[in-house]
Amino acid sequence: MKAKSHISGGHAASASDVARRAGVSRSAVSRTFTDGASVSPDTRAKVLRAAEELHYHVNFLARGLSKQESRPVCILVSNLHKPYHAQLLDHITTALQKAQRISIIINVGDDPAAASGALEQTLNYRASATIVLSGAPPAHMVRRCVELGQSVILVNRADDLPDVRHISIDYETAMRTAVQMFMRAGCRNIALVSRAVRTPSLLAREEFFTQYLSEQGITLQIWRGASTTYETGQHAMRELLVGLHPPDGVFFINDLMACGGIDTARREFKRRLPEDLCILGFDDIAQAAWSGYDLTTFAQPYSEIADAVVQNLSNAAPARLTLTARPVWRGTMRS
Amino acid sequence: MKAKSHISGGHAASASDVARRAGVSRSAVSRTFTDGASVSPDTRAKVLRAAEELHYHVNFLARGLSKQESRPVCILVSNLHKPYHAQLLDHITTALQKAQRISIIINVGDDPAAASGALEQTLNYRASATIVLSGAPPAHMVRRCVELGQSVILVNRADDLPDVRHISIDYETAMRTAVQMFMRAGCRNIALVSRAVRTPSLLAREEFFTQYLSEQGITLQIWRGASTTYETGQHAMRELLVGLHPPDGVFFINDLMACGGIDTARREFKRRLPEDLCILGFDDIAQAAWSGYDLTTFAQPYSEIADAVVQNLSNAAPARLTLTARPVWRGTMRS
DNA sequence: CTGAAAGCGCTTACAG
DNA sequence: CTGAAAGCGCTTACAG
Repeated sequence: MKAKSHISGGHAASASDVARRAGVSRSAVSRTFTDGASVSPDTRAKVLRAAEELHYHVNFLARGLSKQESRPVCILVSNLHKPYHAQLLDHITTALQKAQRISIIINVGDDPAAASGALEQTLNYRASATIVLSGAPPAHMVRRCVELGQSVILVNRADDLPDVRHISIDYETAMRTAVQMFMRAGCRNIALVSRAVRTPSLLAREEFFTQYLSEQGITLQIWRGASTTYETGQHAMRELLVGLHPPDGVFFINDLMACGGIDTARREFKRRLPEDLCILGFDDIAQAAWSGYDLTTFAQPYSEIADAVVQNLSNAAPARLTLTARPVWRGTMRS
Repeated sequence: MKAKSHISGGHAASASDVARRAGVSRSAVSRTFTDGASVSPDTRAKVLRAAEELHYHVNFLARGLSKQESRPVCILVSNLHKPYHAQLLDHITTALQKAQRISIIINVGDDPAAASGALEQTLNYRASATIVLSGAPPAHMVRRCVELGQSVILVNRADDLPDVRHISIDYETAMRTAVQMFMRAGCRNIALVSRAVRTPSLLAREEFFTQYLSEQGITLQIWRGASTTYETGQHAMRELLVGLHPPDGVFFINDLMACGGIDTARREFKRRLPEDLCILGFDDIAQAAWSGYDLTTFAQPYSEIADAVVQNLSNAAPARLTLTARPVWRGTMRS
C-alpha cells in the first residue's frame, strides 16, 4: 500500500521520510549510510528496514553538496567514435566506477573553441577533478581552469603545465625503439605520417622519432594530413607510393591511419607486408590485432592509465606520471 | 588581488558572494542566470559584472536539487570498446550536450548481475531519465526502476515493457529486405551467425530473418557463439566453411562479427567476396566502410536515435518510436 | 551512540 | 522588478 502510493506520488523517499518511519532522527539515517559513522546496531537495523520499505536511495548529488569526496568527476573526451578514445574511456569509466566515483562525460569536438567552452562548463559541476582525454583544449584554457580552483588531470598530453597532474607516455624511449625496429628491418627510406595540427602528444612522437632517425643518417619524409582518420591514412599511402621516393617503411602516428595505409598498400598497390613495405603504428587499438591488419604497433597502457587516474583523485599518485608504451610485434614489420 | 585571494582560498564563489559584491539579493543573482526570469537590465548588469570578477559559475548540481529540469541524465552503457556502442554513445552525448543536459555515464559490463546493480544505482542520482544502451540489464530490473519512479528510455531493445519509452528499429522490414538481398544474390545455402545469449534486439533480428527465409523454402543453418566479437566471427566462419554444408551466404547479426568472418574467409579459406560467398552485416560501424571490409550492411540510424533520445526527455516523442535501418550496399553482396 | 541545528548552493512562491 | 523566507536532500560539528 505504502509503496504504491509512494510510486504514484512520483516523489522519491528522502532521508526525512525514512527517519520518520523508523522513529529516529535524520542524522541517524545519514549515519547509517555513511561508512564508519557511529550508529548502534539497533537503530541501524531500524533505519535499514524503513529504507527498504520506502525504497530509499541516498541522493548522491545532494550528498556532494556537503561532502567533498563524493563530488563527480568530469571527463572531457572527443572523437568517441575513434577506437583509441573509446577504449581509453572504457577503461577509465570502469576504473572510476570501481572506485565509487560518478563520471560526468563532456563530449567536446575536435574544435579548440568548443573544447574551451566545455572545459569552462566543467566548473559548473564543482567536479572534484576534470580528466582531459582530448588533445583539443588549448593550454591556456587548462591553465585558466586550474586558476579557478579546478583540479585537472591531463592524460596523454605531452605538454607540461604547472599545477596540473599529468599522466603521459615515455615517448622518448618508445620512439628510440621505433627507430631501432625500422633499422633492424632494413628500412632505409622512411616516411612519417602525421597530422598538420598537432596535439602535444602527436608532436612528441613526431619529434623524438625524427630526432632518433636523423642520428642514423636515414632519409625521412614527413607527410601531414588534415586529420588522423582511416581515410587520411589511405590518402597518405597513395601519395607516398606514387611519389618520387616511395618509402620502404612507414610510421603512422596512430593505428587508425595505419589501418588505412595498410589497406591501400595491399589492395591498391599490391604491396606485400612486410616484404615490400614495413608499417608501424601507435596505440594498439583493437583493429590492430585483427587478422586483416596484424599491425605491429606500440600499446597504450590503457589499464595503467585508468588506475593512475583513480589514484590521482586522492593524490595517491605523483603529479607527473610517465608510463611506458611497449612494442607489440605483429606481422607488418620484418624482425 | 581579489581574484588571487579567492583562488588561494580554493573555494569557488557562490551566489551569495556575488550578491554581496553586487549589492543585491541572492534571488537577483539566481534570476540573472535563469532564462526568462524578470530582472531589470540594471541589476542584471551589476550581477553579471560581479560574477565576472569573482569567476562565478552556477553550481548545476545544487540547481538540480530544486529544479527538476536540470537534473542529469544517466546513460547505461556496456562494451564501450566495441564500435557500435562507442558510436552510439558519441551521438547521444553530443545531442544531450546540445540540449544542455548533463550526462552521467555508468559503464556496466556484459554481466546481467552487474548491470542490475548499475541500474539500481541510477536511482541515487535522481536522474531525470535513464537511457539504457546496453542489452544487459534484464527486463525485471528495468521494470523495478520504473516502479520506483525512474523514467527509463530503452534504446534498441526490442522488448516491450509497460511505462517505458522505447526507441527501436523496425527489424521486420529490415530482415525482409535482408532475405531479399540474399535471394537476389542467388544464395541458396544460408547461414546465420548469432550469439547464444540473445538480447531482445538480437533475438528480433534472428527471428524475423529466420521467418522470412523459411517462407522462401531455403536451407538455413544457425551458428551461435558465446559473444559478438571479431574473434567469434572468425570462429564461426571457420566452422561453417569446414562444415558439411558450407554456405554461399552468411548473415552476421552484427558488423563486428562480420569483419572477423570476412578476414577468415578471405585469408584462411581464399574465398572471393562476393563471388564465392556473400556476407551481410548489421550496424554499419565505421569499419564496415573501410576498404579492407567494404561490408554490405544495415545502417543504424545513429543520429535519429540520438535526436529521439533528446525529444523523449521532454516527452516530445511518442513513447514507442520505431526507426528504420536502411541497407548500405557495398562489396560483400552480389546485386 | 544520538538529536537539534547549521550549513552546502541553489530556486521559487510570496509579498511588496 | 525585488528581497526575505522556505525548501530541495544531504552531512557534520556540537552537546548531551
